[in-house]
Formats: sequence, structure tokens, C-alpha cells
Amino acid sequence: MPKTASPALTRWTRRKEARPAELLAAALDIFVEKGYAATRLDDVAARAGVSKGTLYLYYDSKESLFKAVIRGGLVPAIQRGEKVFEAHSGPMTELLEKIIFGWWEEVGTSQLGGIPKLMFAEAKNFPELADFYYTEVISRGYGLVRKVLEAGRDRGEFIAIDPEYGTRLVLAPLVFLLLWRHSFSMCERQPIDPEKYLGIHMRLAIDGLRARPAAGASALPEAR
Amino acid sequence: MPKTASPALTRWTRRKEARPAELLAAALDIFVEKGYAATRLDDVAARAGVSKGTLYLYYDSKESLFKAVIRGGLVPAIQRGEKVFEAHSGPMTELLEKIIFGWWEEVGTSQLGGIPKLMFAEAKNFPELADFYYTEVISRGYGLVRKVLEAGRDRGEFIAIDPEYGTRLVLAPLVFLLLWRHSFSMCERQPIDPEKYLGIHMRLAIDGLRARPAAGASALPEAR
DNA sequence: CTTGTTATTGACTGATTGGTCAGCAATGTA
DNA sequence: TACATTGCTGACCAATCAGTCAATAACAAG
Repeated sequence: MPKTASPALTRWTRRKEARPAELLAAALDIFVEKGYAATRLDDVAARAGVSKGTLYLYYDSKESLFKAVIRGGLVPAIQRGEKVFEAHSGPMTELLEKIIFGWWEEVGTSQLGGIPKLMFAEAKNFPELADFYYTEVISRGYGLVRKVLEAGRDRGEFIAIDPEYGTRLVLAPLVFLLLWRHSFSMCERQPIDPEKYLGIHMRLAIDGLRARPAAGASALPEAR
Repeated sequence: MPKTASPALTRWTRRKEARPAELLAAALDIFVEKGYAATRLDDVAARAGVSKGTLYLYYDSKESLFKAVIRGGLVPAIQRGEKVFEAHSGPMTELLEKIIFGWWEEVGTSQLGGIPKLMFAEAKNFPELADFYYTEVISRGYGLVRKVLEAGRDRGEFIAIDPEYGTRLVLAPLVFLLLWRHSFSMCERQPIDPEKYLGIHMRLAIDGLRARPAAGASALPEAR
């Protein structure tokens, strides 16, 4: 017990106001790095510069901490997307690109981009978290893109494809890119270029969705 | 010899030959259900009708058990795909559909379809497994589809898109469907119809990739 | 029936971690 | 300085689980 209680009288400071945000930032880091189940709350607390006991003063369980991360990170991003939709006027092709690239810049390139992968990974083992995420993030994000496709169809810009499936097919490569960058990307020698990938995707997708003036027999009669 | 001693005394039988396969089948079940880290070897052993000790007689660690599952399940499926490629003659559009739908029927609709989700989920926490899977499954699967796209381009069926990115974009919705069905599908009221989803995807993708005879100015100049 | 061989068991170990709480240290007050 | 309030700590508990191994049950041979 050489406790060396020396000059350092003050070993820590009380900072009640700043703790919640610091803990959320630390939690986002560790959750994205390790996944939900594998995240140790000791690590989160340490990264935030406090002890595990302190963490429990501000969040009463691992689950509530995680939900707070989602609410503070992805939900606002979705809301901004909804704002963009409402504020937009002009071709839906433009709006679609704006939303997809905007989401990529805001979420894909940031720490938050790790959350979707995490959720796919843990959805089955934590059905309650999955429901929460599905309601708060997925259904709203899908609804947003579906509204764009429906508006484009109503304006005669897009062909009359089932909006439910169109939405999924437009978003799949985007989400897949997110998942890839947080899983196997470290296995490849030559990493993917997200801008190029998304650029080609949008070109192909918009070209595929665009209503042909009076094209020949080959172009998507009704998509089954 | 057929003297079936009092069955009450015989509590188990020795079945050295059958154990490995039974353990593999049980392991696939539990791995897909719970994920890699969350799988308890006690559960695997129980499902195979043996004790954990027995499991360790046939596989010396959780990791080697998992690798055996991959080698016995997905790798052969890839190999069959490669066979299909070699045996095919005719339009590459047909081959592409054959491979995509074949993979779906063989892997997507079976227990094996849970493995890709599992791998995405655990890749970061188990880099060694990720490398193994990337080498044995992903790179071979991608290589197969890339060869189809390159052949199609050489035959003049497809436009000259970067095959690396074309491959990713063709496969992303397929893999995404796999991941979805093993994660959030249980959250939606109206489940997705895989046939319809893949059908629309292939229509859009093939239409997007198909070389236009002498189309106007709008159709994909060179995809950036 | 006896004896040797081996497939199988299940209790055990050691390490890990979500969550708890009694006590202490920082700050405020007089 | 003495006392009160409270933000914070870290040892601790209980549960979980990969991996081990001495004991034992099944079988075969003589």
C-alpha cells in the first residue's frame, strides 16, 4: 500500500454537465470499434476519463447508453434528410442524388457510419434494440427515399416500378458500402473508392429508373 | 452379438464416424442463430447429442470448428458456381442470371445464408476469421462475377464499365438481401419477396449494363 | 468372463464483464 | 476551520463460457 499521497491533492474534478456528452462520444467510439455485445463498459468509462461507476450515474444500463447514442447521432441525420426533402423543388433525380450523397458525407464518412453495421450484426441477439433501430432509423430513412421515388413517378420522371422494391434497391449498395467499410475493407489490398462506387451506382440506378420517352421493346415493360 | 443389453444401462453409443458431420451440422445451426462470439460450444455439443468434451475430441477450438463449417458449406457452393461458369456457352446475361439465382437458391434459402451476415458481424473482432473468409469465399465469388462481366464486355454485350465496381454493384443487393433476412426482416410487418426483389434487380442491372446499339446522348457515356 | 482399448462424459478452472454500493474526496457554506 | 452536500471511485458480486482432464462406460478380443 505505498499509496504515495503526494502533492496531487486533486485527482479528479466534478463535471456533472459535461459527463453525458463525453460518455456518449466515448460510447460511440467503442461501440463502433467493438460492436455492441463486445463493448466493455469499463472501456467506455475509461475513454471518457471516468470510472464505470460514474457511467452508471448517467445511464442506467448498457442498452440505455446505446439508445442514447442512436438518438443523438443517427436520428438527427435522418431528420436533416427529411428537411432536405421538404425544402427541395426541382427534378427528383437531383433530390435523390442530394440525399444519397448527403447521407454518405454526413454519416458514411463519419464515426456514425459504423452504427448500421453494428445493428445488422446484433439485431438477432438483441431484438429490442433491433425494433428500436428499425422504427427510429430504418423505416424513416426508407420512407424518405420512397417518397422521392413516388414523387418522381408522379411527375413522370421515373418508370412505374414498385416503390417498395425500388427503394430497397437504391439503398442496398449504399448500406452495403457502409457495412463493407466496417468489416472486410481491411482485407483488400486495393480499397474501394466510395465516391466512384456511389457515382456509378447513381448513374446506373437513375438511368434504370428514368422513364424512356418511347423506347423500344427491351426496356423494362413492367418489372414483373 | 445383437444382445441389446438392458437399454437402461446404455446411456450413449460410440459413433466415431458420424460425429464430425453431426457436429458440423449442429454448429451451423447455432452459429447462424447466435453469431460467432455468442455461440456457446455447450449448445453446439448438446444439439449434436454429445457433451462439450466430445466436441473437443474432433475440433480443437471454436475457430477450427467454424472454419470447418465454412469449408464444408460455402466453399463447395462457390466451386459449383465456378463449374457453371466453365460449362456455360451463350450470352453472359443468361450466365449472370443463372449464377445469381443459383446462389440464391442454393445459399440464400438455406441455412448457409446466415453465414455472410455472421461474417460481416464478426469480421472486425476476429480478423483472422475475416481473412480466411475473404480469401476462401468473397474473393472467389467476386472473381467469378467479375469474369462474367469481363466476358460480357469482351463479347460486346455489356458496356465498358469498371468490372471491379460493376461486380460490387451487381452483388451488393444480393448480399444485402441475405443480411436483411438474417437481421431486420423480423421487424417488418410485410416481408420482402426475394424472388421479386432479385428479379427487379437483375432487370435493372442487366438493362443498365447492356450495351446500347447506338443510343442517344443520355446513356452512360463512360461512368465517370 | 476377464482384460485391454478407446469413445465419451461432466465437473472444474480461469478469465471475463454487467451491474452494485459503501465510502471517499471535491466543493459549497458559514 | 468545521460541517454538509454530492460527484465520483474501485473493489466486489454473480453469471457466463472456452477449454481441460481424470474417471467411466462401451465395446472387442481372448
